[in-house]
Amino acid sequence: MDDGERRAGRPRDAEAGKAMKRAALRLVRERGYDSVSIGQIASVAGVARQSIYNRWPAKADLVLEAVFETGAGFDPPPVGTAPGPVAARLETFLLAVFDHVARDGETLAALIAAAQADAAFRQAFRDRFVLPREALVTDMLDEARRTGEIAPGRDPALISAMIHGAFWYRLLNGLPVDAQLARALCHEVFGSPSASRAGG
Amino acid sequence: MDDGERRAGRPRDAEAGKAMKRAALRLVRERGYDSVSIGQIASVAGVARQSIYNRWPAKADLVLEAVFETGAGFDPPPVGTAPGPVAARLETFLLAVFDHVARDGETLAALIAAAQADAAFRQAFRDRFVLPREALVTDMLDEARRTGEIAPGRDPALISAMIHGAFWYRLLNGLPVDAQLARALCHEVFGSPSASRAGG
Amino acid sequence: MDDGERRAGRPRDAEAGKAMKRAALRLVRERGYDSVSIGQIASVAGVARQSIYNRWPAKADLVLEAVFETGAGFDPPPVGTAPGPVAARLETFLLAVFDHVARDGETLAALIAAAQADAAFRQAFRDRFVLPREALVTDMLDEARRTGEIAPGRDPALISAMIHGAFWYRLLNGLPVDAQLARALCHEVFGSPSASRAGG
Amino acid sequence: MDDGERRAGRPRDAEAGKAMKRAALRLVRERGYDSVSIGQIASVAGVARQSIYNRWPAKADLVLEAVFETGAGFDPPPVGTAPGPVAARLETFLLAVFDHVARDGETLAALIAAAQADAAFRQAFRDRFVLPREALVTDMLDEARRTGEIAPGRDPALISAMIHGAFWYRLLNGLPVDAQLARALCHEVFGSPSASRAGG
DNA sequence: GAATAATCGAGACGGTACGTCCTGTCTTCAA
DNA sequence: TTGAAGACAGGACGTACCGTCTCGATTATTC
Repeated sequence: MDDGERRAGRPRDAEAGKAMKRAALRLVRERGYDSVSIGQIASVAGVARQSIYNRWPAKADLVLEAVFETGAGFDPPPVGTAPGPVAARLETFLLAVFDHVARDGETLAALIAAAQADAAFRQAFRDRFVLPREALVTDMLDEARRTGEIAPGRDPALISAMIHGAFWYRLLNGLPVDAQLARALCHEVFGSPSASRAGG
Repeated sequence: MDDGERRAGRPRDAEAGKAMKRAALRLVRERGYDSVSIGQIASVAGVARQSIYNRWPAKADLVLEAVFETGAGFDPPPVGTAPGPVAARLETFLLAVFDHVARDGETLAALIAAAQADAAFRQAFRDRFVLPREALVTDMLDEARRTGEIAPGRDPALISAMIHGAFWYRLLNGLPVDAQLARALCHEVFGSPSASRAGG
Repeated sequence: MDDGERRAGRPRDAEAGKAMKRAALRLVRERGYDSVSIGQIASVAGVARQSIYNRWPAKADLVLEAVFETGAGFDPPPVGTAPGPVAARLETFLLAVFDHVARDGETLAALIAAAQADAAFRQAFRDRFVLPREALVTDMLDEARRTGEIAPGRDPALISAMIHGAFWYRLLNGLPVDAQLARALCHEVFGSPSASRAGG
Repeated sequence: MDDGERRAGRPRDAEAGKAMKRAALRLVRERGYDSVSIGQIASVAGVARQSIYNRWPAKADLVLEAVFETGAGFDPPPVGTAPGPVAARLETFLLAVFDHVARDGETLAALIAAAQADAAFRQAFRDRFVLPREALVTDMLDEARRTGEIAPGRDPALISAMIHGAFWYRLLNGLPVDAQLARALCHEVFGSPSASRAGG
């Protein structure tokens, strides 16, 4: 939000900012996104309601930031271009992501829902959550295509959408998103003996 | 909703029921799901607010019914077990589904969002919309596995989730869901056109 | 407000209406007009805030009604055309009015103040409070002119404005409005030996 | 306000002080007293909000000063002890006062209203506006009593209250305060024109 | 010259009230 | 019993002010 640039006027109280995020995350986890109001968050954070409006345009933006900063570890894991087969690295990545979902899955679903009603937030959510993860997977698949792990005719962007799509689909339908799913997705994409796709 | 059983008292006005659905669909399309309130729908339908509560437990249920009855063609297309290669039939099915999305995509996204905040509606939505479509695709893929169009080691349920997932993922992210996507999905699942033709 | 005419829909809860007026009057007397909010009145009356907005457009209108209905006796006393000299009857009337002011004078001043910021309320206040009293005094002075108690060349409407004006002027300046003032006003208007104006 | 004593620190910007008063007067005339906030005045004056609080304890005090300094001519006209009959001088005075009201009548009414909600301001308003005018009229009437223009038994202070009262009463009720009223008041106080001429 | 001190623009802060909106329930009359 | 109408309790919304405060920067007096 405020990245170092010194602006005129009284600076924002960093402590209060943390308190708001902490309160938001706690309440959302305890009661569920929709049952929490901005007033409640303000009250729990010991802060004026207006102070929240000063920083975030909507509840969704606050919660998004809270989940990503305070709910440590939700940011995309630094898989990068580690050595080893892409299949294994993808599985590691998916396992890490799905692990967080065990804790904040419902909140995540609520944020996806909130994005449907608020174009500004949808953009923020895409930039912050969707695109980084999608790019990560697409990059891995690109590499896999170069190394021959997947056939050259396949479309990394589409496969990435299918992987994340399966994740969203199960999340939004209240179905488990777990290690089993992560392995199954990798198996489907890369094939198990990898020969099953030789004909493709 | 009204299950034939004759109860005492004044019978429900069938005309009013239709008016509510019509009003709901029109308003949701014009202003977006979240900007429409039950009171507005009642007002446009020329009906008392209570009359809506008499029939549906929540706005989402009314809109779901409105979209499926009044918004003609949203029900799963009767692809069934027509002859020919599964790949082609899946593509036909996806093309049909994606075509509706051109009109009511945002409403559909809003319904998915609404399902996140209301467990009862989530169930209704699953029964009415999600499961029928998923079963349809899963059945096709099962058949394809039997006929050898896809390898026996692959998981029809998972592939179905990936297909629908990609659809949801793009829909909820505001990306186009079109014929191009339908074809690409089929190609990804069944392999290159030449290969799928070879198997057909 | 609702004078007998049966309107559609659930009728207003008469008990709640009384509770609102009682609460309003009590709070205004205890804390002063400006320190009382609509929310506080609603809370004390055990009523939803919206229920107050359902009946009165603004705090001033509620308080006006509360002062006049619940604060018994503020309505113009039925002096009418009682027998006896007008001078005595005017004094009786002023004594009665000024007596109420001892209790609700500050509230009255606050209502006059509120009328300056709200044209709609100004009109209501005029119709309900100002004009009846002014007419009453003007009528008395008219009668006095006919009976020769005051000179025929004098202007009843102007004298009425001067009498009420002196009352308002002292009220709004925080000066006592008491029996002494009532007598002095009568003496000034009618003269004590009545001869002091013979030369006029 | 700034009493000559030189204090340490940066001195107040005189230009800013004027700008605040100018802005206050303009906004109050344009939008009405109650619709103008301190923030708006500060913004229009191109000044920090705090700078207003540095100089005046409340909006009313600022506006009072603005009306009296910038709104030229509102100060009591220097009638003094000019020669001639008091009746004529009183009329001249009232004509002058009522003339200003044509321009700032609503602002004046708003200030009277504001005084009802703020005891400190009520005092300031009395000292600055009410008492000087009242003393002026009372002095004139005292003189008239000495010269025999009015009967010795009449009460100058009460008559003064009635005159100003009639003025306030009409002002606060939205009725015209004009030359016609000035003449009528003098006529009522001093008797018929012929009589006052006879005494002159 | 350095220290001190008040001002200035700017804007965050705790707090309070506002008027609007919506939900789900209820209570009336009429069909 | 339904339907139209609308009141009711409850709660959230986003906005507007208030008066206070805290910044950095500026401009004076005092040491």
